Amino acid sequence: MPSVDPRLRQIEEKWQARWTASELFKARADPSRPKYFVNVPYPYMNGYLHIGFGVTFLHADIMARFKRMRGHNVLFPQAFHCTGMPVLAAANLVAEGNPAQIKILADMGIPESEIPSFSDIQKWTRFFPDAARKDLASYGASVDWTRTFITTSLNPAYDRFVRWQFRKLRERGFVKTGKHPVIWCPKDQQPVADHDRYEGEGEIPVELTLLKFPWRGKFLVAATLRPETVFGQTNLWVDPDSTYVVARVDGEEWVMSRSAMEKLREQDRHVELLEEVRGELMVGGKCEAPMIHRQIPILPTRFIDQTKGTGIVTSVPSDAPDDWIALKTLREDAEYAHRHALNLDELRKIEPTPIIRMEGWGPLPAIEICEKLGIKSLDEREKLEKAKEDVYSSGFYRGVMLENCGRFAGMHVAEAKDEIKREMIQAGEASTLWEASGEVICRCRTRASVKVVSDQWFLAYGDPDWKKKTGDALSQMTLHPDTVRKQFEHVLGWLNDWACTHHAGLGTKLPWDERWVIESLSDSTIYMAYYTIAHLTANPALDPATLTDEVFNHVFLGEGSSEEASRISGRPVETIEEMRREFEYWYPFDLRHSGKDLVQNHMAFCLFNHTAMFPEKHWPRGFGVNGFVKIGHVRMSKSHGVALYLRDVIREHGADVVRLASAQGGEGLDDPSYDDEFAASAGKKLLSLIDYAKEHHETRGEWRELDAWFRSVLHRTIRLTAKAMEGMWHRTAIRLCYFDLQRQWTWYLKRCGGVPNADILREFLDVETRLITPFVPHAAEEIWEATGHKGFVSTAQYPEVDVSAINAAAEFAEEYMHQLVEDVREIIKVTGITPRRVTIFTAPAWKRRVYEMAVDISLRGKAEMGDFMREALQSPELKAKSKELAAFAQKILESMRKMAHENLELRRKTLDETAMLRESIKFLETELGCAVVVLDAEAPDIVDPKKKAGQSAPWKPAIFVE
RNA sequence: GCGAGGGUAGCCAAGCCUGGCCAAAGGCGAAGGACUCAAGAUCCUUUCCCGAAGGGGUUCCCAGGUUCAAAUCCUGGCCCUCGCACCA
Repeated sequence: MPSVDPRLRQIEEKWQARWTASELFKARADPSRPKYFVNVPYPYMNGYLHIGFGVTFLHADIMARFKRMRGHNVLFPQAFHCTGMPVLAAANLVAEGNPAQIKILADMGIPESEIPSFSDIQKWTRFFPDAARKDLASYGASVDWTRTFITTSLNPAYDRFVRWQFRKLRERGFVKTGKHPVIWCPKDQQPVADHDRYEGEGEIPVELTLLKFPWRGKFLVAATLRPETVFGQTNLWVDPDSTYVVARVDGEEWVMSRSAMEKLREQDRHVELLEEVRGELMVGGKCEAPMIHRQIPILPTRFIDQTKGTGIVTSVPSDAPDDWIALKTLREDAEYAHRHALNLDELRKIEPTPIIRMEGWGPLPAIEICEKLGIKSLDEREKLEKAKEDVYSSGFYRGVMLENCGRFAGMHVAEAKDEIKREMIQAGEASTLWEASGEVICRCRTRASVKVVSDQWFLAYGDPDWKKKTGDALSQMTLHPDTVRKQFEHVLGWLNDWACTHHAGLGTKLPWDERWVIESLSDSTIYMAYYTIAHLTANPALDPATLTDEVFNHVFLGEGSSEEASRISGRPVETIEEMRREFEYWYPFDLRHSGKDLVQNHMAFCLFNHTAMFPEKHWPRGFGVNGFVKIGHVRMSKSHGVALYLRDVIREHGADVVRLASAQGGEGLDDPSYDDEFAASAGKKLLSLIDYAKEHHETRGEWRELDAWFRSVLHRTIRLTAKAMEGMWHRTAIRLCYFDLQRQWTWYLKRCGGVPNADILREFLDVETRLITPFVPHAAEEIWEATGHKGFVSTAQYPEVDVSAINAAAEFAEEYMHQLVEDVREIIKVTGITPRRVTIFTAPAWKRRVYEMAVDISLRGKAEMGDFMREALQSPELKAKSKELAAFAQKILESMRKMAHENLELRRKTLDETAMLRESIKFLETELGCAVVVLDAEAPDIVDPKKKAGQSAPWKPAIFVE
């Protein structure tokens, strides 16, 4: 891996040191200046910063730098996030000596001897924020570090802020309590979080439907994930060799497995064991199936797993591979049937009923998939699992209920599923049972189940009034890019109550019930407000305990007086007033920028909670979103092993280059790609710009048309770049002010024989430096200093557009010159001639006359050949040329038909083509490497053996190469 | 399936809203040349096909349609990416 050019590194370190020394980015309220407050979600501190965060952060930094140059007092703070499970889990893993976790740390370059210290949570919360801060500083971040902080109760001031916020939310009715299923260890009597599991990471509670089959005054209870398949029930399965229980559940007598009864106990049901019953006893009987109300036989099978569901299964052989194979086995096993006193003829009458139609499948998908996979026996568990998975997911997403499904016929399965379940529950034919989506074993080696806790706290995002208010807030916001608006609107509608407390993890305890810890996303919704006062809360001379609710109420909500808040809290009145001033000045934030993955949770929560906590004038003004970073063409992810640490890429290429490559990778909602090859080549280009600015150049004082052209380009570039910057179209801006402008400069130099006008050179360097500052601030500072400026370009004024410099005619003329060179080259290429001389024939006076007339007539409206000729023939001069006139006019009018109005206008301007060519002969000769002659096509004595001169037209001269 | 965003030359990507000098910007890669003892760097040129004259042909996921004119507008397909939660 090539390392960054030492000169670039040196430049970066030099300017970073100077920025720090001069506290350039420290921001304090200053009512005499307009403010701009920008921030990004704090990154999570379980490792070094990734390039993905780097990209998101960069867009905010670019905006901060741009606004600073536009005269704003800019606040760009940055804190670090430690709340939640990951840090805790990682520290625990280190303590246990977990090899994978130790490898992760070792791969980060942390010395082996230091790794054991990471078993302490506080090591993480100090080490990584420190590292992140250094990484960002070396990235050229224009952050006010006086306001940095970490989250969780490890930061008592922030902790008090979160507590205040939750008390307020509760007081205002935005927090509510309710039932919630959690994976639960019956031995430990507590929830089993992912990292506390011996087995079953990622498994979640799922709700099964319990179907109730009336049988001898009791109910046989079967569990299913597919209530919509009740229309295809043919029989019921029980395990004859198992013992079931009869229990009174909420007043009814249910027959089920013992484990099912125990699960129900944890789930807020009233359960009482009555007696045991052998499965064998049920076999051979009949019971009434729910929904379809038909008598179906109770049959024996051995495929039932007593730990899952209820130990009783309803049979839908059309759509459940297990059921089909079980049925088939039973029909073929006369001995088994006989043993259970079953009538084989009766069994053979049982036929699967098609109930769901799905594209790509026949009417009986279970049978189809079993045949396809060659499943013959219930012992082929793996194949059966796959078969089930296939049928289930196809059915769920693409299935439609058939005509025999009553009022659900024609409904999509995804929709029918819930409706059917609801209807059966209402009719008393069904109930529900929570179960883990897969087996979960607690660390204590106990099998976990699902418990429904009844005191779970929620943020009431499902509340219609709150949604409405949040929608209003959204409609007033600026979004970058605006295309995310639809997504936001959709998310606001879809969000439901959010479980905002946990039993484990780092964070702030729920103020009114300290058994709970506030969940990580929930405590991070309005902390942008905290940034405005963070530097004041961090004062070590003041006890954080003086940050009472009265203080926050006054500072953030303007309630009460500062004196009163001071008296109650014991916090000096001046600091309270200063906090209030900072908040009032900076809030709301103008832009919060993040990756698009946060739209549907964090960004939406942020908006919700702002409307709950603050008056309308303090609601967020703008959100920005970018895509997921790809490394080359591969999406970055830890599991794929393609993840880059910000520090590493900076070390490799240098901060400015990484910034350029990151901002250049993509804009809008596209996933930006970080292109290493681009980064590798970008440093050279940047250095050569610095060198160019530092060198002395031969200049001239004389003013040429060409200089007007370049000024036009320069000022148009300023205008377009500034517009792109405002809309956060950063890649577009880089293209305009960096790549395009420098290319134009190269052309300009070629055109004036390498000797630029002195004023133009100065203006170019001056404007270019300021335009690129937000992207490559270190290089820009270096150039700024080298070109004799005092102070920092980081705080210089953004270039202003001189509208009078923008000159479309000059740019048209230059384009013409460019086109001419291209044309000659094309001819040389096609003919293979090595040119000794190029003759350029300009159009004769009469053609120019025709051309002008054609422009006029085209500008007026549809240019008809007839009208044109009538007009042209009135001129005696043209009448004399009538033969050539018609052909020429035809061609000209044709070409003009496709031109936009402004293009036509330009052609009407009286630019002197011949004079331009004559002035440019030297340039053309260097460019083409041979002699160049410019002649009037109808001048006497021309040398034109190939009869090319006749092709000449205005702005399209004839060319003869020899 | 639902919601959102996409499909443009070897790759990345602009253009699409507001149809017309669009064979379609720019970057990367590649090829040739200049410079150099040489390499690197830099600069120049080329990079859909055909062409000994600036031209012609076929293109912007596919199939239709609207229009004098479609990468751009409309209809219908196909394909890709992300999200679908109580987790950062």
